[in-house]
Amino acid sequence: MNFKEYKNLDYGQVADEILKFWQDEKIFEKSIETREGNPTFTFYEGPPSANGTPGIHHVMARAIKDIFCRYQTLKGKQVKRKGGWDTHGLPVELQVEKELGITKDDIGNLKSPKYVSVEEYNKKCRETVMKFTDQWNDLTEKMGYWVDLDNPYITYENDYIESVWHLLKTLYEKGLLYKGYTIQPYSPAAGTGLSSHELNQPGCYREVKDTSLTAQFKVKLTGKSGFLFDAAESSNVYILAWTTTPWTLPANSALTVGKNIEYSLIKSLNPYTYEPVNVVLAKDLVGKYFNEKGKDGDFSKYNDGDKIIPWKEIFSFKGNFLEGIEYEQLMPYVQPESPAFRVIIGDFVTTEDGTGVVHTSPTFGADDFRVAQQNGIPSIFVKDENGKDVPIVNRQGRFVAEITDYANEPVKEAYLSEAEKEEQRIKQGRDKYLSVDERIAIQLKTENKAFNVQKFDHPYPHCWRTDKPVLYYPLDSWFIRTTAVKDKMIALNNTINWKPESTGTGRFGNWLENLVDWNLSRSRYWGTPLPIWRSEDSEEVCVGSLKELENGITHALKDDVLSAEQRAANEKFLALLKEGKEDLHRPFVDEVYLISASGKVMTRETDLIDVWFDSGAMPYAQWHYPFENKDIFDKAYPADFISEGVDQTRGWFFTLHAISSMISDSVAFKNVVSTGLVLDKNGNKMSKRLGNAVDPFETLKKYGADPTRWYMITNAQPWDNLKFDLAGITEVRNKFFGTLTNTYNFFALYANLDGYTPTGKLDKTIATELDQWILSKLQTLIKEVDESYNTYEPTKAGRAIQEFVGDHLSNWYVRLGRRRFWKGEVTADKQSAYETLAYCLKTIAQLMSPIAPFYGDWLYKNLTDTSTEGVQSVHLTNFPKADEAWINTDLETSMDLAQRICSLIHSLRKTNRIKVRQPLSKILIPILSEQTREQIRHVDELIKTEVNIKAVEYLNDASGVLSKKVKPNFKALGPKFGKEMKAVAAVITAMTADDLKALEENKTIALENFTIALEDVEIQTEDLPGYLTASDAGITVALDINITPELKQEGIARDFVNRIQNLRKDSGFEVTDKISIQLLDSDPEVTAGVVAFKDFISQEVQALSLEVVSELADGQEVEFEELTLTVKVAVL
RNA sequence: GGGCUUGUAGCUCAGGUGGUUAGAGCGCUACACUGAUAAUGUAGAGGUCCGUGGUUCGAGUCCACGCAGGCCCA
Repeated sequence: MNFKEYKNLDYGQVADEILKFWQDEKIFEKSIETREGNPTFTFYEGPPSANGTPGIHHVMARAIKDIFCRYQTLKGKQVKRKGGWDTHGLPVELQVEKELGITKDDIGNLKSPKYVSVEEYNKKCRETVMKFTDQWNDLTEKMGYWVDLDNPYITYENDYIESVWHLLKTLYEKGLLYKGYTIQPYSPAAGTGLSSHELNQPGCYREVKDTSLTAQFKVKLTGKSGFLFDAAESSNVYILAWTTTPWTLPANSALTVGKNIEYSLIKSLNPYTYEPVNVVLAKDLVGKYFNEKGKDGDFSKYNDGDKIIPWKEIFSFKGNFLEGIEYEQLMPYVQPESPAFRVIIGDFVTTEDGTGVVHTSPTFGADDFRVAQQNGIPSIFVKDENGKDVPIVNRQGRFVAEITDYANEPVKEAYLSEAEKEEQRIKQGRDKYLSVDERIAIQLKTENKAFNVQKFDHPYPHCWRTDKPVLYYPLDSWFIRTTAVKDKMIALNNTINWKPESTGTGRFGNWLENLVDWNLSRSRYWGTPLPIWRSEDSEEVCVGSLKELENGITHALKDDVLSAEQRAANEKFLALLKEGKEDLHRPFVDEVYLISASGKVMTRETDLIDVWFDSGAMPYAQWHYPFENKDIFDKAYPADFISEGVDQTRGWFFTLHAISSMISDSVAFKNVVSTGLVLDKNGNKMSKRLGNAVDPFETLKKYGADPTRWYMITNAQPWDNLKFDLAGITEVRNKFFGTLTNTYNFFALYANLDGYTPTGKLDKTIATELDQWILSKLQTLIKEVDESYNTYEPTKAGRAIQEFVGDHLSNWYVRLGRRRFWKGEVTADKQSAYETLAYCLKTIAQLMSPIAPFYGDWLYKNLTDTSTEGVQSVHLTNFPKADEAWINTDLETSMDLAQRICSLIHSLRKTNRIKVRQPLSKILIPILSEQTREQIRHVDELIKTEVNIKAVEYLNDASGVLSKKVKPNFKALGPKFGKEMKAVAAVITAMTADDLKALEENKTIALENFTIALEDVEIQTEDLPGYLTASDAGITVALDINITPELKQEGIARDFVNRIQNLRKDSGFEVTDKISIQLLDSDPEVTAGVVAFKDFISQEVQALSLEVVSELADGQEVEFEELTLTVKVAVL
């Protein structure tokens, strides 16, 4: 076959051509079809949201996914990859709000001047979310990412939602879905919860002056707290905790400390009651509560009311010693249902303010709630009229009746009007209205329960609608009881292979250890509706399929409890349902009314579910499981492999894992690669705003997908952040792809000249040492690359291929073997060279194809006559299998020695300014072992050619000229001598030649009480007297630089060849052209050299005649050392 | 504030289980080479292996405490 030759290859164009070939020939489809019946390898695509344009980091993320899917395909697996789109959620909604110029308040709110119906709004969301799919699809193709874009799963489609509902119902039936509460910002004045988004509006946080209070919590004497009482030598010990919301103190049920914070026990007096107390607070904050002048003061001299209160630090200790200590309830209005009032450990405690101890009331703080849940601390609740648990402050922001002293009073002064305040003042019988906080402070002062009270300025969030302060307050929410399956999730996680491991054990593992229940509720419009219908007295039903919904509606229509409107709405929905035209989103599902067992109307809980549940449900929902495709699902679950950014650890990775653990008692994925970020070249985050974002389309077009992908994969490990620098792609393109293309071109050039088509079969009987060596290296490479891909280490694979191509194949095998290709007829030797090089190139094409899919295929196709071999594309081949029979480690060692020896000789020539074209007579190599001598002997022909030396001679001990040096081998000496190392090293360094000889003969020697064995030392040769020598890591080379007249002449001849070759090239002759040469006789030495080596020269430059003439009219002038020669070269 | 992670030459990165002289590529300087040439070879300059303390005969590597960057969470 004819091999195409290329000049100035454009890798962008290569990608375009191959992409067209893939599309025309349906190669992706074939890569799956041809694996039919084979074991499957399952990959799950984490769905991107198409409401934004793709960035360069998506190229990175998707290259990772692509690599392992392609690799597994090569390994014979059937790898189906279904694409997907994440379509619901807040980012979409916010974008639509922005486009429509509205806020959440305007949606479905008829009173608003900017009213937009939920129906219109959701319609807009549906359009917006798929706005950039074309761009995404385009990028996917151009970067060479193989994923099925024709049948993606889309989370807003009914089939998908139905599967999600099925999963929710399954959880519901397992008792894992429940209605609870979560602590959220709540505005009693407006009667509504606020999102964090709303709280971040400018002006929401305002400076206010609140009453802050440091309370004394009285420690109970138990085994755990005994050490405090012992140290204090007292029967009273208090823990100090600070709060800016004293009204929450009746709801206190725990104290939280930091496990690594240092706490002090201080003996002093209460500043209000002057009673002796022993208090615990963070050591760093002691100075804020105790005057330095009172330190170690005399308690006996203290009189009540003196300003300087004496105090004394008894001792200090870490916070974890406080864990589990019990204390007395501070304000015992309401009792908890289970044991409370314990010290617990929390990660949010600081020593910036307060005492380093956080007063914890689970009903009024998000941190408090979480840490209490994790530690099994109950909340302080009272029962409402329906027997339901409610907090001690009602929805109007007022205390419930059980808080007798403050019943029905608002916890914030701001909730009262001036008139109401006046009324209260009169009731209180004071000059001035005192807030609840102030009166609690007074009460605690008198009860010896307050250690410090003062006004405190701090920013506090306010409701943007009412301007009144918000409370952190428990609000209804639906939860998944992930805490119930925590142990299972941890156990399953331990079976997952995480890359890198630390993400699994650390980031993800810690997250699981501190798991709280999954809050599923979202009060929005565009998302999967929660399929739960409820009646006023809490009867409820969870709908798990469209069929159930249909039955429910049908059943409800038979009842006469429904109003006429409800009936009409139901009928409308039912009709659409039967036609398959229903929309399961709001507002339509909200218009469905069901009937409870006791005959009450049930309406849908208005919540939507967390979008993360959507994406975590994809293993099931992408196949509309269990309503369809059960067989496909069974084969494609769980995933063998997934990959996303490390930021998905608590996102998609978690939701996949949680849902799978609960539904199927299984992991959702067996291997996961969490990738790092793509930063700009200075290590800054890329952002469109800063203008440092790299356009993926431009990059792919300019540099090609393959160099871009190769650069990204080989420059840094996938899980490390990548500093993306376009200069790096250029380097990869020039160095790796350029070298590889040149190597291919070199092969193509000569194979075409000889009309040689490789058979693809290797023949050991004709393979030279050089062939055997590169083939041995290649087998090792196959093993290494296979292993790397198999263990999700693409960077290792790419770097290994790169090293092979650059250092071994191109720079050694081809460079040393060049002559074999361009010399003479096709002999066995030449044949072996062709077969070897073609085999290497084709194997490289396969090995690299997962990372560089276009180029790999391009190279493969260039080398393969697909009309005869039957396999169209590298992606349809089988991954090469290393042939152990070709691995020859001895030979690899030999070649390594050869490379090092050549390097040393080059270095010697360099320092003595003897060019490589000047032949030299010999080198001497001192040899310490017979094995090394044999290893070098194997390759000494190569060495001679490479460095232009006539002979390699070996020196051994017997020669008598060899002097040796001995060095301690610390690694061997260490375990033997330990502390005496320094003395032993000194003894070894001081060994005489006789000592060394004795050691070599007896394998051991006793010197100054030390017995030194042969393996305890490293023996090296010293420089040879009388020669130029160089050495490196145990190898010494001596070069004979004596240039005889014959050598000089040969040098001239070689120089002459070089000049003629240049002339041929400059004159544009073809490689095959035969020429005639005339040289003007101008320098006797040159003439003599040329004449002496006439045959050699003629052969080298393909000259049919070479004559020295005394006159040359139209010759060219050529620089030759210090001379100028005149020659004439003509094509015959 | 917490969890995880990174820190080695001007830049990008390698450096199993501790072993005394820390490497590669790019870039820079110089000299070669030139029928693979967007290459290649040789030599040179360039390092407080983030800091401090510890363990050890010996620490880039192990431990502790910090510093700086990153991600996630609060």
